[in-house]
Amino acid sequence: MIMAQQKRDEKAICPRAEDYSRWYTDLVQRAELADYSPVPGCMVIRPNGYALWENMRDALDGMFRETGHENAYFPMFIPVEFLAREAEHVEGFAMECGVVTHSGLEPDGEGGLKPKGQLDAPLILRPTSETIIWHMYGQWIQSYRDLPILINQWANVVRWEMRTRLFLRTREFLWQEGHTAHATADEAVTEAETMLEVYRRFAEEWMAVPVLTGYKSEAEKFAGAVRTYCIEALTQDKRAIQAGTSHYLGQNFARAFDVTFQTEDNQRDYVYATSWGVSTRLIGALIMAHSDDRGLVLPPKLARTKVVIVPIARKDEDRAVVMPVVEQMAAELKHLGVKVDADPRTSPGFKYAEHELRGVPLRLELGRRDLEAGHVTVARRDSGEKSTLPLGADLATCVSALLDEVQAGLFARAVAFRAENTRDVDSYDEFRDVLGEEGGAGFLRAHWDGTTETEKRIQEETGATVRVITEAEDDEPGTCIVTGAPSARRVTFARAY
RNA sequence: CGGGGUGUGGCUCAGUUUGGUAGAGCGCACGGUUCGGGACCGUGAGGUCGGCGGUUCAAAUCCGCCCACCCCGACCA
Repeated sequence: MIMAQQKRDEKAICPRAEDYSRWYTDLVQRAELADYSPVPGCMVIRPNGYALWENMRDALDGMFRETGHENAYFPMFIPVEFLAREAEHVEGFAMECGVVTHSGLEPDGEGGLKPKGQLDAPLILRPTSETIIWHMYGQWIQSYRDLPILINQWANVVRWEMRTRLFLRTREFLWQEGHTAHATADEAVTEAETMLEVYRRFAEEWMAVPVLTGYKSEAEKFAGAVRTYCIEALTQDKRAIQAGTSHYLGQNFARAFDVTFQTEDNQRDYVYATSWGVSTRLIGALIMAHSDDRGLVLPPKLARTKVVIVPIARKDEDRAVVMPVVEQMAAELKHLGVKVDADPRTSPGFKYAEHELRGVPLRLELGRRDLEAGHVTVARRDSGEKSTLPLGADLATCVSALLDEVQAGLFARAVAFRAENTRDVDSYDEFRDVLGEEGGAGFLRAHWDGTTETEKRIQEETGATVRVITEAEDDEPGTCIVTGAPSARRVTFARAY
């Protein structure tokens, strides 16, 4: 008994209640989403994880096109002096840039290799592409008739982080970055807000992850932005996770790269800019929103395999009657993303556990007993519930409806979780009390005087930061919980990833 | 960079205190019995014990130096 228990534990991933961060790492590796690379701080995205990214990318790419954007590609090497042009931008990224200083290798005399020729001017590996893109926009934009420019690129970027975690923070990651140029501030702000709304829709409708939308405080905004909008999600361990950002950059980069245009009334003005991005961090947010102690839980709309069919038939005589029905079902469900796991070398129990670990939303089990009863057994990944569908039914319609139900159910569950973990806090004592223990404490809505000084103090004393500022019609003024100064509205605080 | 720790088959680790033929579990391969919730039995492959040097008849174990990685303190999609 004890031996059996220990053996099972070795196969299971670490339960969330025991160690949430180990659970996450276990899950990512065991579900074969990603693996550590020989270069510290970098990760290998394995086929299961990359399939998820491809599905996200395809959905987002379609939404970008619908909103008038085109894809392009800019180089990953950027002249060092470009970064220095915009004061805040350089301050924000200088410390974490990877820098290329040499080309070529030569023997080092000890059997290894060493860099050979030093470059005349070092190059940085893009931490983001505003600078090189605005350099190019400067050459492309002459008049208002060249505007707007609405470009997106899918790319990798490098930020030399000291503390890394798979998907959430790695030294190289994949993302998309939109960079737009406009003739007026209003148009640019509208663009930034439109893309924020695209991100909100993607997070909620595809990932089934509810997000708060709004903008960042001065301390939290992007280096070089006038205003940073964001979508902010809540993880199961009650921390905030920034899942996407959209920036109104004003004329900061146009000034830095001297990008002016001739206006309709024959004046000259600097061009207005936006940039917006989401990254492979979305995969981390997705995992932390829905998955459980058995492994990954995927929303059907993003799952590569939406349904797996497990035939239960060991003996030849059972296979002879079960497999034709399984093949028939697979054909009916082909357009939905179905996979048949008829591998004779593993047991049904093993298959159940394996597909649950990988997050397949629905599993159909068909054995002799089902056939005799005239039904097929259906197991839902989100709830673990098993039910049956009559064999005569329109399987595709039933399964499709179930998948929609799972998608909606995941979202509803996450919305309820967020509601349970969001509270209004009206005194600093209560605020500190709620954040008294290690780990996440959910979203705290409190009045704040809007100063960076107070925000810094709160962060130092409690570990929480302003995650998002949301303006609404029914905002009620109050007083800052720390200084007592007037506050126009509550803002949302949390400990963050 | 400051403090703490660990390096032993693919993975998790025991063995080091007290030197004496390198081990376990998982995984892997093969064979058989199994298969409605991670099957079992048997057989087998796989390790310069992080590196270099020293002490010793003998070093995973003791000594010295070096290297690597992990954890904790300031920023970040």
